[in-house]
Amino acid sequence: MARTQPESDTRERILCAALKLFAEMGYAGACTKEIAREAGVAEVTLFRHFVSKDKLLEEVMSRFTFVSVMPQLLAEIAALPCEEALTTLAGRFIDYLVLRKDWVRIMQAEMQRAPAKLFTVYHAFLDDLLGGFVACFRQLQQRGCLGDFDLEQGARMFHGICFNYFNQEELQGRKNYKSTDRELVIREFVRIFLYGTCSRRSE
Amino acid sequence: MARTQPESDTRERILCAALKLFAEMGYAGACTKEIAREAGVAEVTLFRHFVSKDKLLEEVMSRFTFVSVMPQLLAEIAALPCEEALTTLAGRFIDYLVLRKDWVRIMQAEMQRAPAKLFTVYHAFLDDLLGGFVACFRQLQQRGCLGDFDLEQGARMFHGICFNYFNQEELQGRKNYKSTDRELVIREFVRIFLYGTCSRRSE
DNA sequence: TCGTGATGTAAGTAAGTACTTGCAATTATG
DNA sequence: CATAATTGCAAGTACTTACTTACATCACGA
Repeated sequence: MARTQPESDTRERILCAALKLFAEMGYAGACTKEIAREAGVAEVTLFRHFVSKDKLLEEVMSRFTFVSVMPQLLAEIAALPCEEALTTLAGRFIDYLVLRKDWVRIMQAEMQRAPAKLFTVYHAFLDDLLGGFVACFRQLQQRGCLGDFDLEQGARMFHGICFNYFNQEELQGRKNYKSTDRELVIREFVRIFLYGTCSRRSE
Repeated sequence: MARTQPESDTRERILCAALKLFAEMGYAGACTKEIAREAGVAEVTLFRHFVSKDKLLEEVMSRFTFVSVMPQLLAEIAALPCEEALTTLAGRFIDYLVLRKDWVRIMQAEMQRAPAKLFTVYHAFLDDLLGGFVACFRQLQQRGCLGDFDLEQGARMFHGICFNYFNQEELQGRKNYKSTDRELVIREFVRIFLYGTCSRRSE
């Protein structure tokens, strides 16, 4: 049957299904028959919208590419006391990663053998994240509530802890293996980070 | 031709080839013909040694399973000054991960759809790492050169930074995208960590 | 010299996968 | 009402993959 929905609805459903199954089973492990089934369409319909499976992957990664959340986070923490600003930053960043879990997972799995383009997109994504943390720390320094330290290294450290938390809990399923108190983890590392960066140049 | 080498040599070569290609292409993406070619054997030989492709994966993950390096690291840092102990700990831990890069990559990719056994093995591996860091920090506390802080959270923080460094530089290929001064990264995060944990209970 | 163990070559089976073609059905639109 | 757009169904092609069978070859030990 036809015209029960705009063509674009069908494309969106196929893209969402592909995102999900490429993330769960990998590119090679996700067959087009399964993707079509997950999208609720016939396999032949998938090939009416996308020239090939390779093209489908390309379009999935373009369609769901990251949009920088860092400017928004910068605005969110602007009026908060320092420690609360950092805990909020960490929490919202982890939330952002959780929303993009499938994209990140596909990127990590397929980037190696994908065209150089995906590789570059992923590392631009990481650059954006690190740059965003640098901007946040600079703002906090200017308010006088962060010490004088190497912002690049501090950003890398902060990002590393958050991303690894996300990686283990969400991508590696550690939350299904052993429960973790997310608030405690964030609170403690933020405190160590604050103390560690506040007293940096005093010697 | 035959008997040019012991049977066990052939098995080892197949297991090494499988480790490499499962890591590079994923389980579904690495076909048995390619694995055999990489091992320098005929495909039929692969199936003389391993009942099936699934069994091959199981044996790869058993054969190359992690051996805890944490007791050795504990011994290594025992006689070092605190800051040097922590930088050495971080460096040696990253080296250990780099050596097991293929195993970690396969685990991260295949654990989701693999039997629960792989899932448990991987998280036991993470437990071992975290426990090892806790033991190291406790030793340093007992020597009086680390502050009084939540060892579990500190271990998670320390591990997170190192593992994420490894993940990005080695697994995600960031070292091929932008060069990173590993010594600077380690030195700076250890200093922030030291300052952060030394002044924890003083308030 | 012969038997054994281990592997290679060649050819194959069964199933799965990416993708295509032809025709039918339904709905929206002019 | 006719047409166009979109999708489903069915059947298919070409190729790939996991795995098997039969026979040949070679090294080694008794």
